[in-house]
Amino acid sequence: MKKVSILDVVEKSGVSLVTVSRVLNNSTTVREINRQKVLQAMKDLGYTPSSAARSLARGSTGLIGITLQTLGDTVFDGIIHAVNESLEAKGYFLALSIASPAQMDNSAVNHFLFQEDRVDGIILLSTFAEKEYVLELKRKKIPFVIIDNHIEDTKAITINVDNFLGGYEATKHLLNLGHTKIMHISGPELYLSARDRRRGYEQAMAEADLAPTVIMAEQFDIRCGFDSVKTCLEHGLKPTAVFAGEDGLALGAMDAFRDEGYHIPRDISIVGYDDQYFAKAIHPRLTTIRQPMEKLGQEAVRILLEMIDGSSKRSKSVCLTPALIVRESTAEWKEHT
Amino acid sequence: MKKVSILDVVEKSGVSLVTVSRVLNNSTTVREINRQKVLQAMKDLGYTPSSAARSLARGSTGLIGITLQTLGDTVFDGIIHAVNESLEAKGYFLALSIASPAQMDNSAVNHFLFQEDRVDGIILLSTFAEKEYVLELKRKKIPFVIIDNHIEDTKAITINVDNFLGGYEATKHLLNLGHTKIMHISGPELYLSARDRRRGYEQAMAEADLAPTVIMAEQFDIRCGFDSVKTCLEHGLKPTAVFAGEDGLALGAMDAFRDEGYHIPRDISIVGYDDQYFAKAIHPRLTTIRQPMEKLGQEAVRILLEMIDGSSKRSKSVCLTPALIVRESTAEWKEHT
DNA sequence: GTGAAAGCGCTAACAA
DNA sequence: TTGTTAGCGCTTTCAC
Repeated sequence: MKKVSILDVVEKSGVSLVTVSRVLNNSTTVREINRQKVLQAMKDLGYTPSSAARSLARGSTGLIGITLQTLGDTVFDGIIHAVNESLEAKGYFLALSIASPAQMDNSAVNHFLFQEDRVDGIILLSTFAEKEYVLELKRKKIPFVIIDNHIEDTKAITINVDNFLGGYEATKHLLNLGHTKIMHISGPELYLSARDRRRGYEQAMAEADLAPTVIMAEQFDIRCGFDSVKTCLEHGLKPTAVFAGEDGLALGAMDAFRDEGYHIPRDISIVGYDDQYFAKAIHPRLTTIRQPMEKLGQEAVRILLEMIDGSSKRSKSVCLTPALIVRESTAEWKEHT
Repeated sequence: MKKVSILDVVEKSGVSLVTVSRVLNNSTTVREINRQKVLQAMKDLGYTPSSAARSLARGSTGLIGITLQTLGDTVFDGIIHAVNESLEAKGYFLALSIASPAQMDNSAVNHFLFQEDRVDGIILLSTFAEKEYVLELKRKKIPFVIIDNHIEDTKAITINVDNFLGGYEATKHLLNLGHTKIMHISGPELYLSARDRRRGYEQAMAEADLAPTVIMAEQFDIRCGFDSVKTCLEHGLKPTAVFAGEDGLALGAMDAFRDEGYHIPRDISIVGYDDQYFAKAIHPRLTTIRQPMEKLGQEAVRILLEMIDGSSKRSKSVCLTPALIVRESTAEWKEHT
């Protein structure tokens, strides 16, 4: 009933400890007969190597950590799955770690991934404790990259999507449909992505010689989208199109307009952002900006592993391109009564 | 630039290795002066203990693993946060691991949490590879519990919510409002929870001497909810109320009814399940069944830790009670033209 | 191809 | 209170 160790395998198989270790590590310098003997012994004994011992002996864990706060986001979900698969292909495992809101304060210190040498590298996914994390990770000399950073010029490697371009394209799409009264619902200032998307909107409007109208939502969520539209209508604003900084906001906005008797997209066009899972499930289907989640994850892994094995001395940050997905919530603007 | 180890601390602080170790483990048998000396030396050196060495030496990792497939679910999100907090309070860390759809097949074998002795215990969160996992975990003698199991009588400790009761209560609520033509949209057979919710519905209907009408959705999602209602209406079914087995289904159903000119809740009442984050954000706000996510997480941790430290020989499965949340999507039934 | 020996960094008896 | 002495289970030179 006690834990079976490599020594038991040695005994059972009749070869030396070193040979067993070699089999474990797929070394080619083991005679086939011996390999079989060892494999058989392992099987019989139900042997599994001790990861602690291996990590200790070779100085690395084969684990990559990723930190996140929310689980309820299609984009993060997609990124994480991509990371997981890329990592697997490289022989690494992924350990996620959620930062509770409560941890927000002393987060960096309490984080198990950072605590000790539990992982070989870390991916920071859109964290707000970015500054502390970066400091702590640099101090501990743990290789890391950041996906979706929020600090303007972090001194770290980042993997991002061009949110400025996304905002620009979204607005441009509306402009091309003949809209001129285009309102933007922007997410919290805290998000660099929100700020960039807004800049993109403003740029597109400026280029069209149109005055921007932006409403600041307190959160990236449905309720805020709803409230934003309601207050805007109360104030007499009559946009013919809305570019929402996130799909949740867009969904809330749609709800609100419908509540006021608007038909989408006849009376109002709506563009969201992120292509959340519900975007193509609701009615009308939401036109939105999609982030290349797979690519984001893959790039993060590629760069991080480069940093770990030191193959590339000077890794560079990456900025990817988003894509406009046109669905049914936007239409050409036709004046009507 | 080389890794600083406990030996460096020993040298710098002037005390013995064991004393340093004692400080590390908060042993009370260390003179305050020495403790300070050690602490100072650690700080100066920027020392952090090696988790691999610690795990190896004491035979446990202080890590608990949890497996999941989706990140986009409010209930799972809530459970995981609760688990994380409970664990933290007990000095454990939580490592999440997602099973890619691709892993579905040979999942148990490829799972890093199971692979070696990486964790002290595992929580299986609503997995479909339940059978394989259970087998593998038992073979490896890794303590584990299952939250939201899908196999009728798993030979394992489970923490669940009474889905039968939830379905019953949801239906009862509609019945109490005077509805008699109550349709149920059920989730995939694969889910034990879906089957139980349906049984609850059927029971309630039977008690009211009403014939049940159930539509099977292929997925717990918005699109399926939409399609279910559309086909049901095409077939001439005219329910006055719908109990959807999940909020996504409910949302899709609402969309479809609205699309057909129904007003909610005047013409049709809708009850969902799970109290997803959007349930109280959409319009009208969705009446639904809420699962005690915090309690689920806490209980899972409590039982798992009991199993690990062996304090309780015979842990028992737990079944918790869901709660009906009445909001605006349901109303008393009044005949009208 | 194979094996003996020397760690990896820490904890846990056991004495002192 | 503190230190000595063994390991924990595996990988990795370096000879054979």
